[in-house]
Amino acid sequence: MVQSMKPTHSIEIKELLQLADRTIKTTKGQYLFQEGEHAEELYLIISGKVQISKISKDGRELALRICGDNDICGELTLFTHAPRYLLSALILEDGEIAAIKKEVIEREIFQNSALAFEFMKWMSDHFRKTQTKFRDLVLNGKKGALFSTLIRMTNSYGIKKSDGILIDLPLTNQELGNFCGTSRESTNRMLNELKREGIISIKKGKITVHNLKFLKEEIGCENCPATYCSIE
Amino acid sequence: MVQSMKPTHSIEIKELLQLADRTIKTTKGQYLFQEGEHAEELYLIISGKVQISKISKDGRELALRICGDNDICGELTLFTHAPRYLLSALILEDGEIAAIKKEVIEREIFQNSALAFEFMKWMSDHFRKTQTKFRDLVLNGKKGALFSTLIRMTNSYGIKKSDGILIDLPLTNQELGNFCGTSRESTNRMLNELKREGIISIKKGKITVHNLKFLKEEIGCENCPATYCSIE
DNA sequence: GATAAGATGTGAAGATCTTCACATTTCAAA
DNA sequence: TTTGAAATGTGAAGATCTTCACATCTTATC
Repeated sequence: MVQSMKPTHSIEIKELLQLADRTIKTTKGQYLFQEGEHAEELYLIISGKVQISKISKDGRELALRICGDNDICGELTLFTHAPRYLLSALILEDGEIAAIKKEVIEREIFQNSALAFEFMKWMSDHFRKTQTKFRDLVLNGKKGALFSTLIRMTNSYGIKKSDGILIDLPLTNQELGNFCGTSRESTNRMLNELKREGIISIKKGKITVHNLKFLKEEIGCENCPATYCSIE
Repeated sequence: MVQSMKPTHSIEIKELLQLADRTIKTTKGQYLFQEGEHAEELYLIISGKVQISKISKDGRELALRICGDNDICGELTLFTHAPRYLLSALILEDGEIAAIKKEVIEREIFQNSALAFEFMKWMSDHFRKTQTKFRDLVLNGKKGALFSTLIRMTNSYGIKKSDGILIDLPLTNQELGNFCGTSRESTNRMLNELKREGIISIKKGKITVHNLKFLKEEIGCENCPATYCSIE
């Protein structure tokens, strides 16, 4: 039996879709938006995958999350008078994305209290996710960063298998390292150590976590609900 | 001339105060709430100072922000069904704090669209602050963490002087280190290096920043508005 | 299946930070 | 003014990560 562990969202997607100004066909490798650009739209992903990241001055990349179907991105530009994107959004998989004008969604939120409420709930969850993620990165060193990332990925893209949880996302060591603020080499060494200990295994670029409990214990994870512990 | 650089808030404080269930006289050293406790209230600080932090399993403390007059804390428990505090709130200075029941403020937000809008704006700003802070911590090493913290403190508690900006907050090396995820000794060494280079000076436990530009350039700060770059 | 490009694996050197240990300084209360 | 207690300052050892260099493995493509 194959079962996705991804939690469902609370925002009424169809309601948001009605506000869309246009939909965009996106192609792998394209940027949906890049940091510094003037921000006028919010995006709702209909299909495909988008990676949100911050590029540092010296060219290193800190990946923050990967958005999939029904996720929202570009949200950090709402309600602000300095409307520039702080992050970049790279298309990982071809798909279709709805664009909603900032003014339109702000006006609608103002008028529609149910939508406002749902949106606040979403922001609140999203905030918790980000905060707990960074907490792991800062408090538990690079190992903590990797373990935290793996745990989140099992929540977002994990598929239950008989011998563990398969993270159904092809990732190179470099890409995984970008999520942890870690070099490719360090990521590789840490992954190999986990392999040797039987905690994980890797086949065709996809990781299976055999001992999630170990990862959680190492970083003092409180077993929070998956809603607050994922990478999207 | 002495001028505070602290930005004003947009939420209508008086409106929130009317919702308060009770007010609490707080004493230095007390905890307003501690992580893991059942969360039923949101707090509005009338006077005094409150430090929000996360305690790691091995006893280290990661300080996230210091709230002063008119700041809100406990906000991460709204709109959630797992209502436990994720962080602890330690009273740094005696004061008075208004407590608002979670249900009351949720109901009011649902009914009052202007309040909802203001609250969303607050959440959005707050999110940006947190995200940019952590970005600095993760991307720029311990030095970046310290520089970022100092910059934020000038925005939150800075007073313009003829020779620079005085951070009007008594802080030990340990306390400052807690904001950066850094040991007391490392913090001390980095501060002394900055002193030697004339970037800062310290008198009676309070830091004056003489060369803010240097700190900003070192971490690739985009000179964002103070609203998004502060420690409260 | 040959080949080249990309990804992975790994030793060694060096940078960065922490930890431990202890000396010195500062500060508030007796 | 004395006197602890807390805070600061600093060397040295060790842990952790990065960087560089290069070998090996994998995969897509002709």
